[in-house]
Amino acid sequence: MHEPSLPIGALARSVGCNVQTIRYYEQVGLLPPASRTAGAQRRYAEVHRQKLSFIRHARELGFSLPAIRELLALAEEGDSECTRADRIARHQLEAVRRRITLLERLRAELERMLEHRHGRRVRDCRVIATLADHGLCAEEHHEADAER
Amino acid sequence: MHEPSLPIGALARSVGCNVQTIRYYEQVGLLPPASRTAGAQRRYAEVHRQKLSFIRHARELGFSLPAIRELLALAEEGDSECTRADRIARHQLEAVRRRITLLERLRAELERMLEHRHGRRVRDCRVIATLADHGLCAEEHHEADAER
DNA sequence: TTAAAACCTGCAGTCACTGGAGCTTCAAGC
DNA sequence: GCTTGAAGCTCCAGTGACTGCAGGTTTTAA
Repeated sequence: MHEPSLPIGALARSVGCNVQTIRYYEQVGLLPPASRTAGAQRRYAEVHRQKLSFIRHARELGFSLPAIRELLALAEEGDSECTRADRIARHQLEAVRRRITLLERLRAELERMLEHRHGRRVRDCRVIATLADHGLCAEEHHEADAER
Repeated sequence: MHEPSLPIGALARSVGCNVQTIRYYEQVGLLPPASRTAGAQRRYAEVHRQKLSFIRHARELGFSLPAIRELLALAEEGDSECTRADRIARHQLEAVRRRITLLERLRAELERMLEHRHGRRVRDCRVIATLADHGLCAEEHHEADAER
C-alpha cells in the first residue's frame, strides 16, 4: 500500500479550497494530521479528501466549524440516532430562512431607494435621505438580526 | 445652549446598539469625538445621534464601514453629484441579490436533506449522506461564493 | 546539477465588533 | 455632605474563519 500520496496543493485543488485553509483545519483539529515525507511535507490519502470535501460542503451550506465538528463525529459512528444531525441541520435551515427574510427586506428598500432618485444633487438624494431618516423606510426592520 | 447632554448609554439605547460599538466607531473615526464632562465622560448632542443612526441603518442594510464612511462624506456636502452614492447603493444591491440567490439554493438543499430522511440511524441519514457526497445535491452550487 | 515550483513554520492581519479587568465618575437618596 | 450603585473610563485580548507574508527547505523535472 502506498496510499497517502497527495501533496497539499493537489488536495486543495481537488476540493477547491486553498492550502492555508487545509493547514488551518488540521491546526484546529477538524482534519486529522496527514502523514509526512522524510522532508516533513504533508501527504494525504483518499480518506482525507473525503473528510475535507465533507467539511467544505458543509461550510458552503453555512454550517459553523463547531457544528461541522459535531456532524463529523456523528458521521463517524454510524449507529447513533440521526436526530442530533437532524436538529443541527434544522437549526441551520432556520438561520438561513431568517437571513433570507432579512435580505429580501433590504433588497426591497435598496430598490426603492434607487428607483425614486429624482435629484441629481446629494441634498435631494433618496439614497442618503433613506439612510439618514429611518422613518422613511416602509417596513420596519429594527428587530436586530440576532443572526451572524 | 446646553446641547451635548446625552451619556453614551442613553445614546446606545436610543439607537439600539451597545456602548462599545459607539466607542469603536469613534476610535475608527466614523463618529466624531463627543464632548467630555470634567470627569472625562462622553456627552453627545443630537447631531451625533443622527449620524450614529445613519451608520446603524446603513449597517443593517449591509454596507461595509468603508462604504459608510464614503456615504457620510457625501451626505456632508450636499452639492456634489449623487451618482457616487448611487453607485455604492447599486453595488450593494447587487451583492444583496447575489446573497439571496445563494441562500435560496442553500435553503432548498437543506430542506431536501431534511424532507428525505428515511433512516433514523446515522448510516442512513440523508443529512450526513448529502454532506459526505457532493454528487447527491441536485443543483450544483460549487461556483464559490465570491461574495461576503 | 540546477532551477523553479511547491512546500514548511510561525506569526500578523482581516472585519466589525465584543468582553473583561481594574479603575473613576456621576446622580440620587439619606 | 456622604454613601452607594450604576454607569462610565482606558486598555487590551478574543472572536470566526480564514488569508497573507517572511524567510527558509524540499521536491521534481529538465
